[in-house]
Amino acid sequence: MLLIDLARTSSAVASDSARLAKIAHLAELLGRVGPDEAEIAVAYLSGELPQRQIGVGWRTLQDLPDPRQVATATLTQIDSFLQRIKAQTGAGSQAARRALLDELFGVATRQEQSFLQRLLTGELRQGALDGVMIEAIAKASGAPSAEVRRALTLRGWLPAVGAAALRGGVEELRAFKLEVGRPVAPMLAQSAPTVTAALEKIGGAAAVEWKLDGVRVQAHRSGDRVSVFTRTLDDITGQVPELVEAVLTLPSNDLVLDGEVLALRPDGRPEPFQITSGRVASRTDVEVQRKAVPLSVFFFDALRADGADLLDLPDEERHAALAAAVPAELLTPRLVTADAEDGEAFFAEALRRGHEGVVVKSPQTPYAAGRRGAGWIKVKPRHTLDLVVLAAEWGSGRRRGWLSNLHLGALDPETGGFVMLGKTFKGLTDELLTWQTEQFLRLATGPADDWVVTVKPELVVEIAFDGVQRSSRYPGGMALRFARVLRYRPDKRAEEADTVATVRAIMPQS
DNA sequence: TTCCGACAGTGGGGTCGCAAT
DNA sequence: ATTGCGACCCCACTATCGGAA
Repeated sequence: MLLIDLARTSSAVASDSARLAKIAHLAELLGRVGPDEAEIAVAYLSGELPQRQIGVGWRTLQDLPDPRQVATATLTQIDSFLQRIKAQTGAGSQAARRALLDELFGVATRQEQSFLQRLLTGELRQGALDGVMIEAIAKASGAPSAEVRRALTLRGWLPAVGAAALRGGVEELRAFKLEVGRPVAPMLAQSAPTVTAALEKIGGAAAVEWKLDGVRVQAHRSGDRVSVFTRTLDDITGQVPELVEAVLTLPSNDLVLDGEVLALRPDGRPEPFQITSGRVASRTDVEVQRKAVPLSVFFFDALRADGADLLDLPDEERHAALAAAVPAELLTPRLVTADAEDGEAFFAEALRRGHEGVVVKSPQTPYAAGRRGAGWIKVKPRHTLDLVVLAAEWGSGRRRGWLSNLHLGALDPETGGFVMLGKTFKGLTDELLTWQTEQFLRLATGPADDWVVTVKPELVVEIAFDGVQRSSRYPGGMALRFARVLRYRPDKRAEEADTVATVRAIMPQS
């Protein structure tokens, strides 16, 4: 199959806003692709590469060679290029990669170049990723979408599932099993403002568990072999020896466990996320690192224990199996209750001990891998500050033409100036985007066509955020974590905004 | 007819490893 | 030694579609 066929389908998908129309376009193409190229087609049209990543980003794709006039490139040919690019590592590799990239884009027409560029930068933006592709695979293969979804749960990689469905239909999909050593897409949580609200949503008794601020891990054990995977299914076994050792001490030798790894201080309180994150990401001198920043692991779910797959069992049964397989000191603290007051007290205790919040879980829900199901609901506390808009950046995609991303500052009473604490684009409705764009252009102190439009620091905006973290990027040495807009404060003047000292008081000391 | 679940898009800060400078 | 880039850790929120109620 030719790349231009995919590029055209992608354009058609992008131009129809109806999901059923997108699905029809994708299914039509999947019906035409041969078995050798099915995996590539599914990958490209859901915005992924068979190679996962190849070390090429937006910066590398700034300057492209002239496009070709006639489209001749096949999927197999493109795939071969990407394999060779990924294989280029070591000194001098950048020049070699550049040459291969030029060659690759040199065989592409203008439309194909655009498609490849967006594919390689992970910004396909056609309004269809895994969710829509699952339906398209179902439609093209004749298999029920629930079967496609289930196979994806167990295999964790949609291109492989799509190729199997197109090849062998529902029978081949049913052949996918949970395999120890191969990761499963982890279940995700929705959120609620309070434990009481979360309990109401679930209705009746629920499990309330501490939410630890670390890195999500899925640990597999088969015999004496342990593998550890992250949320995006990357293998980090070598980076977390403490976790490997902990799993090897367990009596069962056939396990798949879901949990969180984090660095604790000697007093048992958690280190800031940055410390845990840095430790987990380190691949060099791990034995030295573990002495300085030891990791602890806490499990909260079991997908397999003692030779039995548990994915389809309700939460309470999976947890019973977990508790039987893992000693109490490796379990995430958990309280089963229907009482909102008890739940809120448990939440408060988690916070008192320095943790992030809680996750409220329905006892009846099976493990909905890869989905943000209503079975898990996270609850975290929320800080707010009134900050001043210092500048705004022009948006992209559906936000093109709007000033979107706000630069936020706190008041420095000593100088009367403002100290930038970060940016946010979250929480804005289309109406608010329209309004603020007008305001910023009115207040602009520099050219309005610059990427960043600086404005007179007059508008006060109420910002919600999860916490304050250390920053080497911003002048105050602090940055907001997960900042989002709640509302503008036309009733407040910039001189009445919150101060740097207020922000500093929120940051954990040490 | 209205409601609501699921999805995609739009970006945020921080850290590490690697190649180039 | 420093810098820039890519990848990935954590992520919140709104708009939209289409099936459920």
